[in-house]
Amino acid sequence: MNILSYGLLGLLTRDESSGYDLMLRIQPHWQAKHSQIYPILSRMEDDGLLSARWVEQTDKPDKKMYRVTDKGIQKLLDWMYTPVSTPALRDELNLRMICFQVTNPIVMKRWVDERRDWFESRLAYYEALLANLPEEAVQPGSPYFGEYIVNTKGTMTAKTGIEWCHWVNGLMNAHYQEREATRTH
Amino acid sequence: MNILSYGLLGLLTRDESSGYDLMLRIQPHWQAKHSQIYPILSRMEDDGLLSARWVEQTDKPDKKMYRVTDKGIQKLLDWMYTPVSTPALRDELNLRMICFQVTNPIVMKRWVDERRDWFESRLAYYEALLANLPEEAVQPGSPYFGEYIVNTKGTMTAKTGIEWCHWVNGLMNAHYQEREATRTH
DNA sequence: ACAACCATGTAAGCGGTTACATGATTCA
DNA sequence: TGAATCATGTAACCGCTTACATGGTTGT
Repeated sequence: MNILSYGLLGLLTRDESSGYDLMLRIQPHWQAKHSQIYPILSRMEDDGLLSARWVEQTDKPDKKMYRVTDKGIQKLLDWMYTPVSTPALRDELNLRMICFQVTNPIVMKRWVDERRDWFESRLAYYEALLANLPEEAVQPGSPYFGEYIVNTKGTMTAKTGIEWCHWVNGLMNAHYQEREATRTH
Repeated sequence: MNILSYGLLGLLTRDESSGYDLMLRIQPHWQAKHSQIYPILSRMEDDGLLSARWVEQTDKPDKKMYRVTDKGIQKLLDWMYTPVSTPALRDELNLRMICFQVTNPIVMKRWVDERRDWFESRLAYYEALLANLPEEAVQPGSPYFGEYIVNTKGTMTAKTGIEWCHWVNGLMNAHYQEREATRTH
């Protein structure tokens, strides 16, 4: 039972869902592909944590709908009282930055601009998720409160990222304009 | 050649270093264990990207010092012109949050407090790294400029994290104080 | 004595990505 | 006709973690 398994179990405490739908719903909080999710669901079914039924559809392909069992809920509750792990920092941009001196500042400018675009798309993504939440989500008693606070975390992180990109660009511009000025004198 | 390999190559363009030292230097930017780094260095040596020599020490165990070769520098330069990948978001706390409704708000309060402590230790860590950089690091022309901006990114991210934790605690407190007030009436 | 730090390695196993494989429906 | 979305699976491979393994020095 890895972390992703518990996340899927958690989503299934809300609604009966298909593997495909779970993949889409877990994406904003934990990046996972269908090839990882389907085997996990099968194994949890074998272990009696989930029950499943096939639902026939006419307009779309048939799907397998999963539901949590009591045993699954118990497993989830046990997890709640274990320590929460902290995320490992592993961003390629960091490594690019620490060895950018082997090349020129133009490539660095492009990395920062691309990253700013990415942060902006992330910001729009989390804002859209927040907009789609029911109004009651802002109340700590709501079942959507968790989504509300993690999506807000997403927007805050994205905003900080954008801010950082602007800051780096500002430093670069100031430096190279100054150099340009001294050269023309 | 994975991302970590290029990061090690980049660090080695500055100084000749041992595997142990590289492990310590890469940690702030890319979390990696010695068991992953040593085999990578061996393979890069076999591929002619690095050269190595053993240095005898009297007070400490002997160490193997690595240096980048011209072929290694070329490999690093090629990498500089490939697209930068974006980090995958995978934080256990997010998954805990989205299924916290199966349990009580007390456990959630503990997760947030623990995470705030972690962010605070991260902040102190990056501030210490910044303090140890030479003054010239703030100049985009300095070889330490990359370190300066990524460590600053670390402090900004940590500060945002702390802010978020306070915000969540504020929401929780307001809600449960209000509930307490209505109950005593 | 014991812990902490320095220093280097190997092996097993898990988590995640990429690619392979199939197939229906809808829309441009 | 071709691309996009829905839908489910398997197999190979890579990256990273955990554990195993060794051994010297320094400080409490």
